[in-house]
Amino acid sequence: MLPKRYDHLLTGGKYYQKWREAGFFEPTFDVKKKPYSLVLPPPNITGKLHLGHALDTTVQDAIVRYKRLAGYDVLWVPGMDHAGIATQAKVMQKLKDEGQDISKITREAFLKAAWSWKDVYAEEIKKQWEFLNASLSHRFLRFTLDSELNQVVNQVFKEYYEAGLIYQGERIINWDPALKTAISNMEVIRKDVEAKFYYLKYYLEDRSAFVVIATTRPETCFADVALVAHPKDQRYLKYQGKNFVNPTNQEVIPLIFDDYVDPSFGTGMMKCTPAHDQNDYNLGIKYHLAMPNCMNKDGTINALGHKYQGLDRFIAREQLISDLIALDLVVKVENIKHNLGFSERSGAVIEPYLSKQWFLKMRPLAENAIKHRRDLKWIPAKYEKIFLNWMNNAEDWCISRQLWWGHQIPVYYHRETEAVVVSETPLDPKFYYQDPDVLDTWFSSALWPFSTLGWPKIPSHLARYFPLDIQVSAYDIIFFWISRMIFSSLYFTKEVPFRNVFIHGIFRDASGRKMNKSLGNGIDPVVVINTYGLDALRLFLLSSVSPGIDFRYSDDKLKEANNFLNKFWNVARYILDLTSAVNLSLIPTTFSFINQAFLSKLSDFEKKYFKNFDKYQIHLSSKYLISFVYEVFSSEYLEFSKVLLLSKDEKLGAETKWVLLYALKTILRLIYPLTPDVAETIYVEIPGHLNSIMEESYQPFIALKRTSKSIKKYELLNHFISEIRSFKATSNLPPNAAFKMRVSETKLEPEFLEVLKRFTFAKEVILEEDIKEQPLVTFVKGEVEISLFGDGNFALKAELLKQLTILEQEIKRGEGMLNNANFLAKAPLEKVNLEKNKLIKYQEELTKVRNILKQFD
RNA sequence: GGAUGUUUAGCUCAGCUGGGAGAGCAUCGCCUUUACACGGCGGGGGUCGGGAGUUCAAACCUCUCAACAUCCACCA
Repeated sequence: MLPKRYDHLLTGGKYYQKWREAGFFEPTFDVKKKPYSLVLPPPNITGKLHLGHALDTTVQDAIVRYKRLAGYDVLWVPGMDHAGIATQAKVMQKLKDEGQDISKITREAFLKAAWSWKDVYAEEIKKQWEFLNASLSHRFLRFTLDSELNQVVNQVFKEYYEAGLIYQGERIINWDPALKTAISNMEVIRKDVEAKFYYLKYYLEDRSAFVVIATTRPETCFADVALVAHPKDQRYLKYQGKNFVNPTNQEVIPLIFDDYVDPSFGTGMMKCTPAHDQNDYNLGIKYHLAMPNCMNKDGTINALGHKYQGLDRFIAREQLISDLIALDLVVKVENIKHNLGFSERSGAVIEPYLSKQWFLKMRPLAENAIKHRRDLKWIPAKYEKIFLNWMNNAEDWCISRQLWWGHQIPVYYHRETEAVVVSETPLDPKFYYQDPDVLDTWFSSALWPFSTLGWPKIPSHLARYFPLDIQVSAYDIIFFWISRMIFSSLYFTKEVPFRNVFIHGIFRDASGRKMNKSLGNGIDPVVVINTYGLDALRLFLLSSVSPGIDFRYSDDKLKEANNFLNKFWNVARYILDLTSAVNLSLIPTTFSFINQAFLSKLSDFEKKYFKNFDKYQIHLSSKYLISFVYEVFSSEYLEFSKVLLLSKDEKLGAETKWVLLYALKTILRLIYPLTPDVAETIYVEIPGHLNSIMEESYQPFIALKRTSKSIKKYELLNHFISEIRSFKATSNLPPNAAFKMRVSETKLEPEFLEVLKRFTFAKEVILEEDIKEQPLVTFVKGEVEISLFGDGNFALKAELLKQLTILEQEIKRGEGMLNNANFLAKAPLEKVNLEKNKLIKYQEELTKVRNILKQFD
């Protein structure tokens, strides 16, 4: 017996362990079933649960729950990501907080601390999955640093290397001086900031004249190797062949000409510092310039800076400038808005920095991915264009990181010869030492779909579950992750990693701003779930998850979801009270037109729900379900059924109870992927239920014949009810105002008249007979006319004129279409006939209304 | 600079293959009808951003203008 009010505390979180222990979450390997597989985007072991996780996880959970009931053997691989930089920073902070001297810590000691951090957070994440009711296949749990996955990473590295796709090189990379590691350009956040533009004097060697160079980073001047001007710039051509003196270190540098320089920007002349700027580096390569580096890895100035050595880059900048001002070498200092890169992780200003790193060559991999673009479907389709655009422009990926936490690069150097050997297994440390760097976190994530399925050692798992059926993700990691999985998988398995990519938006706050830490506008899902319940949150998420569109948090919508669940709860409670004795397997042989029509509507809705779910239009399926329950199930049918149950016809009563229970069970199965806890709680109250709703399936229970005749009559009944209700409301009558009613059609079923009577509060219903008195109002629909009689002075004529106007408008519209020769000639016959039939019907109704109106003349 | 979107009721947003403009909230009116007041019934409210085109037919396809948003690449 269910309590009167839905309360999420009654349902939330009650079944997870039970379901899990019963093995419902694990794949069955049942060859009679079609496999269906996906991987959870592995959360970082740094992390706190946020609404984005709730969304992403819920979408996947709804899909897998749906697919299981639809008869698939489902594998949903859970996992966690070591999240190199992020975790290392947090573990270091923790050690620091514990009073340890970070500068003295050894790699081994650090890794020990990091692994115990991982153990703690792994448990935390598992709790979060339970909290979100994520029906993951726990037996497949993986961690990106597992030794099996490390083997895969080493193998992949070696194969790439041997194919010439991984190479080592001195390049300008994005250097994070706080974390002392290279990062990829995607991990650089660009922001416009206030900066200063310093105009410095570079004198000719003979000090007869000077040119002015503007720079935002004067501290890099210690590494200047040339000045550059545009080859057609008349201002500077006269200095061709001359040398200039670097004001910061008095070194003599040449002037060169290259059309890279924009004469209209700044002073039209720039300094070339190849080790500290990408474009300068390009020039350095082109003109074979030296590439001195004036900065240490922690962002302090090195020996090239002479007296500034050891100072932080920003302090050195200030001191240098004040010294140069004292020497009259600064023309002016200008305030400008400048676009600067910051590290996504540490927030430090990124230093473009010449450094030896490992790179993955993107061109061939990208082209391969572009070639196979038809093998996977993006939902929504626009992301395919975005993906292709990125692939077309992808630059080589810097994959090495100067960190400890991650997959150490499987490259060994000979201690004497420095010969480079790539090896999947460690080499004898007597002769070799391993590259100390680790790989970018995303390098191992890129292999996730096939590495977690046992590639290359468990071909049976791969054969059955790979490629995955779907990958669900927010759009913000398309380039970090989705793209990289695609090209990695195509290279190593010759297949796309997944057939479908479902891209959803990100969460915004109620006023549309992105949620982030510094704004403090984040919303804690734990609070939301404790307030409204997980199932209300899920229903809100799933009915709003329009592919690719951002979410706006809304308390109103959560309340709405909660109200819906209360509604459904009460529908269920009412039906369960009535139907404890019903045996669903005893199917009635015939049905009243109301039951018949309702069953048809139910089946139409079910088809629509499946069709949209199969296309991953989950929000449409959810919305259809909500409106079916509100409008058709509870508002119409449930109310009609009350009349049927009052009938003295026992068969009709029994049949109606059967339909009520059948409908409840059908809807429970459909709502289950959306709100599993509520569904299970109600399900186990159903007579003849199985152990769990998870043992149910979407196999059709009965074969229904669609009867358009029943549906028409049902709609006719509905039409009159709402016409009469509307008449009362607009005539300022209370809804329960009672009238005598005349119905012109004598062949209507008794239940038609009973329902009509109850819902219009008619005192009595008279069939056909002449009634001398003038009706208050008459309604016409198809063959049937209904008139109300009683006291009062209501504007029948006005009511009829209103109907007349509507009919005339409809007829005008129909005639307009049908008098159009082009429409008749070119529109499909089906559409033309439809319009013809409607026109005839409206014309008949018009005649009737006109006849009634004649009585007033 | 390159790319991709968005613009529909007061607000937040649906709208599938081109075939009579929808929901929730808000608003107004009525109703304690025994599943539910976290409820029921009824109403008002829209030039589908502007313009042009294709089509028998356009919120939907094409072009164009405008505003807004996101991503990528960015000048010393």
